Amino acid sequence: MAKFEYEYPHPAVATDCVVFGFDGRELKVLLVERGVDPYKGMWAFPGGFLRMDETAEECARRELEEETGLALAKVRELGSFSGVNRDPRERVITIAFYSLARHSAVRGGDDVAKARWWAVDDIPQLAFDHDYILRKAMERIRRDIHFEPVGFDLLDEQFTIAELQRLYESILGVQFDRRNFYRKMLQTGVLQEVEEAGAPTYYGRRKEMKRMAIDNLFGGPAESGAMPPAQDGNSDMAAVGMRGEPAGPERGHAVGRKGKLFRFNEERYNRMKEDGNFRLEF
Amino acid sequence: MAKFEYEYPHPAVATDCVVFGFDGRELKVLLVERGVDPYKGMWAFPGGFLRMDETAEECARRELEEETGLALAKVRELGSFSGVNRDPRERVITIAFYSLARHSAVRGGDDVAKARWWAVDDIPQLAFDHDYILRKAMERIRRDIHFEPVGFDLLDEQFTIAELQRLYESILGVQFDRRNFYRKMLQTGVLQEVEEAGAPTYYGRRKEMKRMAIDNLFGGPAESGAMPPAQDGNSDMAAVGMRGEPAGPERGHAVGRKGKLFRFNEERYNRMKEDGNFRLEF
DNA sequence: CCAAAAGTGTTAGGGTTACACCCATGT
DNA sequence: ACATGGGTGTAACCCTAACACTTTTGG
Repeated sequence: MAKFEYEYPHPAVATDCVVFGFDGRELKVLLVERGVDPYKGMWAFPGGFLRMDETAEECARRELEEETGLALAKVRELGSFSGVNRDPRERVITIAFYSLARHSAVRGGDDVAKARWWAVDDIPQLAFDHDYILRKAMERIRRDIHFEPVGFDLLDEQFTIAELQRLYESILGVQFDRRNFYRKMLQTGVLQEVEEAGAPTYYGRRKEMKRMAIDNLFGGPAESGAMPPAQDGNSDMAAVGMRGEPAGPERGHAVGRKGKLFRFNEERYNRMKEDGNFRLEF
Repeated sequence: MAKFEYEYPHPAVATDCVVFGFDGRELKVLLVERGVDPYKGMWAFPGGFLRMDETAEECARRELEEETGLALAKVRELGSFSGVNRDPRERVITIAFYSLARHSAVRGGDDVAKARWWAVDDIPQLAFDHDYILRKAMERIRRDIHFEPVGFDLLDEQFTIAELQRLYESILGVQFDRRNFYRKMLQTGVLQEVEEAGAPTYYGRRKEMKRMAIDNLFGGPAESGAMPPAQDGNSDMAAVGMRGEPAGPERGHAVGRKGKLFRFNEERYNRMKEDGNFRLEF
């Protein structure tokens, strides 16, 4: 061994990815159980060492897919963590990213035994300095959600305003007036009501989506996370699989009036972002 | 050579520091001219390679002081830059920081011939990918100035609202109504009017400060940047040295009524930040 | 005294908040 | 029918934008 030589000492460089998810009730984070030392048996963020032919972001994406099967469109840089003794093996600095996922389709990987979602309020003991990284990631998503359409990446492609409100409330830890939230969200101009001509009621469509999602999750081939990044929006449907009870009533929606379905209008958001400034004051 | 060996390839890790300054008219950035290859003779941000016993932030601070003599209290992480070919020597990833300085007291350093301020609107050709890093830093300061008391670090310890307004206008590239800006800033509650009992008029005090500043800049001993991070606020007075004309009229203030002097109340800001939320909507 | 800049008032309008009220749906 | 949740209306309130006016300072 010892094949790579340098005139001056070099730290190792790794990336870690904090992936948030939402099951309709509370914010979750994706962790993998470490299968090797150090910290074997403890939980950690998916991540790994930087290769010499990839950028940090590419590394984060690659490791995430290798360890969890998730292929995410967007990852955002959270920051670097360079404590001198954060890894017992050697000096390792990590560049952390965070991302938002609609669904989970995880599979085993190289040096992890398994991956699963954990509620952010009930996190197990984490390896390395990952508890600190998680705190930073939480602070970051709480800040970003005010100015960027972060929330929409966590919901199905189609969603009701009430679902969106539950998401905001669980991320920010506050309660909003249902009616004011409704209007305010619509006034942002980035939501588009779903109403295809000749289609069945949106409730009916929702059932349809649900079936597709379950088919995808349990009947799909083994190429799991290798699917291309959302081409037409329908590939996101597997997201439903992450919801509360897989066998429960549609959307956990047993009683009351059904909410209109909306989708995030990305084009309009981009235009608004360029023109003036997009704000989501809450 | 080749004394350090690893089983897997390691990139080199460096830090760079984008230091902004303000001369009362326009936003400036501190650059050093490279004295060695690669990019010898071109301008770059102060920075250098990470040592094995320091964090990235410590490295950024150390390199900044070595190359420019500046010892800054706060540096904020801007992000990492990990393009595969951004350095012709070997694979180098850099962690960039940005900071805000009241004054300059630069001296020559190891591998730089000189350091000086450049107006952000008139930047020379930069080494490496530093033009890209600068764009990111500009975006960042424009965003941060809305929510964090970024601006105050760029002004003298005591300043008028008009000076503060000029700063905001040159960073954001917009114009504010003088009167509304005045009230809005005061309403934030983080400004404290300067009024020491028995002191001469603030105009008189200002002259006094000016003299101290010039003494500091040109008569000071050689320990330059090694001064401890602002103990009592008065050590910041050298900031005046960065203003437009060293021999001009006081604060370039030839006519009109003198503005009240304020200082940033950091304690109150920290309380407000913890309690609720601090906003600077502009 | 005059010009220029600082500080104070005032008003119209937009946005937010806190509700009341009606509509749709499943039991 | 009734309970539950979704969608719309409205009035008080706060904040902001725009601009008139007074005060201070140097020439």
